[in-house]
Amino acid sequence: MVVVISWNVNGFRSVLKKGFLEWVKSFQPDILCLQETKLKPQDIKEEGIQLPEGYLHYWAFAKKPGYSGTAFFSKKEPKAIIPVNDPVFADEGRVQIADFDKFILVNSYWPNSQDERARLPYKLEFIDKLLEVLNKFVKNEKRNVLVCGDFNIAHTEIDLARPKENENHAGFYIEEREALTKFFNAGYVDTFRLFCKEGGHYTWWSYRTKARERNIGWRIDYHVVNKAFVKNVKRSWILSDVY
DNA sequence: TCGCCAACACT
DNA sequence: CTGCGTGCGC
DNA sequence: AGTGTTGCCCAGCGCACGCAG
Repeated sequence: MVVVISWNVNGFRSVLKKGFLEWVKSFQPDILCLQETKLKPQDIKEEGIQLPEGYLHYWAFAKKPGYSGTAFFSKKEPKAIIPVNDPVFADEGRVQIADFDKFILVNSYWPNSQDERARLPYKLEFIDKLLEVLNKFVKNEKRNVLVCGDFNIAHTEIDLARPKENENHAGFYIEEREALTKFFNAGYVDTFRLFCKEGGHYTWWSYRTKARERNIGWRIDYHVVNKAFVKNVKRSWILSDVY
């Protein structure tokens, strides 16, 4: 059994101050995928950043300092790290791909569409290209894939507490929701929904008005596998006591 | 983003 | 070197 | 009169950077 965790940390330095290492030590995931690390390459090199014991670590950085970025920690060494060169993925350190033999891991931080749909075209291009990459693995090479991360999209009305009020807000624009539908229809399965059909389960809450306490949130983080791999998924859940 | 409110449409 | 104000992104 | 929709506006955090001391 392999436990894969996905976590948008909103600043790796920040979570280090909030007990991140202690949490990893007690929870012991096999693979831990992070998004929004907000680190620069020299932060790692210069040994100023503490890392969890017993894990190998892999990083992707945005060109812009203090912005975006992904990382994953793994107890076992992947068979290969697959290079991610397309600027759509690489310029902002949004995608990492690793071959774990039993499956291909894709750690991803999908773009925010922003107000007025400013980055929606970029996001739609990102999704299209990600789908191409996945199809290459799944259809051409007959591999299994696990795509996890912060998709910055609530898919349907039950995936956020205030669907009507947010129809014209980033994360719930109809275009991005439809893009995610297309993604799922292409043969990729939202594993959380295999186990839970009810609304009210969220992965992100606004800082405003103590939204988390009242569970006024959005489900924008996902673990997705190709259809053939579904039979290997034992569980998919949200760690609602992690902050 | 959320919550509140004002303006408005519909019945 | 440290702390603070400002700006940006979410 | 009651219901629902739309528009408006609003918090707080993390990090970079420039500057003061």
